[in-house]
Amino acid sequence: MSNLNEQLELLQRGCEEIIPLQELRERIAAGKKLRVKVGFDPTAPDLHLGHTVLLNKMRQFQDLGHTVIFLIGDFTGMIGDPSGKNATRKALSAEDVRANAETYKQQVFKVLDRELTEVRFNNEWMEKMTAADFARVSSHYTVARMMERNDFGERFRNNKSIALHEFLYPIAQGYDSVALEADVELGGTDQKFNLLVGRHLQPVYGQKPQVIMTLPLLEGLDGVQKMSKSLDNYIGVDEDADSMFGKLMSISDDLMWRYFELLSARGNAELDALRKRVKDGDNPRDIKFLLGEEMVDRFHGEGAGVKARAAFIARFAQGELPEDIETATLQTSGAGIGIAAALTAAGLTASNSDAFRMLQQGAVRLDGEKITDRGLQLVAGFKGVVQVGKRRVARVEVV
RNA sequence: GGAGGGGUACUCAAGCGGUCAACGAGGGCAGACUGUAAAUCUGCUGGCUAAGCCUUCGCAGGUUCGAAUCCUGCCCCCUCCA
Repeated sequence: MSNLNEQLELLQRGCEEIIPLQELRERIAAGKKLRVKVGFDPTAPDLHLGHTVLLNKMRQFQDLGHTVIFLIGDFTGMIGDPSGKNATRKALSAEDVRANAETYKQQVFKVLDRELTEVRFNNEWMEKMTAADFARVSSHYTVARMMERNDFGERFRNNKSIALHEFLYPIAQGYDSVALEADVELGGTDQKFNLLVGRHLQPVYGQKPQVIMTLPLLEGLDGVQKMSKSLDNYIGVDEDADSMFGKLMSISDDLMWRYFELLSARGNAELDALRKRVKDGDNPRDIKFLLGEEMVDRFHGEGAGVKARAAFIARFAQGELPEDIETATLQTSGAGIGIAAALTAAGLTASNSDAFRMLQQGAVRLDGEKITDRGLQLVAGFKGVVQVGKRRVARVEVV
């Protein structure tokens, strides 16, 4: 294993804050196998690259021989995350949580080492707590400290409602650290407060306070807002190789470095070398290829990255059609089917009106030929490849 | 409990009796340029059996030749006072 400083350097990379760094150093220096806790909400089992920033950091701990606890917050999930003010969460059934947990495992172990991961549910200890127990835990935290939390304070000042149960969420999360005897807890920067609660509660129970490490929220494809499903600027870990590669290629050159830093397993020295290459005139696109390949390899297996790159070059640099195009078979009863109706039926446009717009804008190609005639009829027996824009393609057959 | 403000298309936000399928901005899509980049420029952005027609401005009624705009009732959100 590498020396202390190298280990720390690796763990520090990409981190927003480590509180306190000195304690992390001491614990690692002591040679202890650390218990690293990370909590996940059971409601969103579809992971995207943004989530993997955290997973990568967990993996680094594992590579250094530490134990990672993948905590599924089935209990806290029922309380509802305070940050989602109006979004009243519906309570998940036990089966839902089970199913979500399975999905998690499938996706998570593409990054984490199964052997070194302890999967836990916080209901395990939370459901045994009585109201009195919980009241006792709560007594160790004050309202004033709760109000220190940004969103609570702000909402209070702005006369927005704060339901009492929302205060329970950080307490419960903090207590998880006690129950698990965590040495370190990782989370996004938005979790800082909750992580600190754990650090505060542990000494009350005679434990050493956990070190907390916060990681930035990864920007989405737009480079501005955080990656999230609802903003549709994400890359899912389950996405097929070609679209994963394609989306990575579409990010801006600036954003590429951010992705390298937070997602790549490449060492700091290697990243510096890549930066230098671009500075010395290499096409940034070629460096971006490396990022795309690495990610596709990670989630689709060794070798998938090279294939995805080849497919990408063939399709976009050389204008070839992708390998597997969906075939849409359209029925016609009479003379044929109008081009607009055909586009819509094939799922290439949202409606006939949309199709007419696309035709008008010169976005439609039939076997590579641009067409603009909105009156065009596809007669029975027609077969051809129809494209709308650069990304939408289908093979159409009229019968 | 009292007083006031507001609900308009994916989002924000104009409109306050006809010229409104509804200004503008953002987002999205498409075209040009490229490295499917980014930035920039241009166009489009309710539906349809498409020079016409139909449905849409919280919900339900009403007034009117004509309503997103006026009236009535209902629902929801917000602010201030108690």
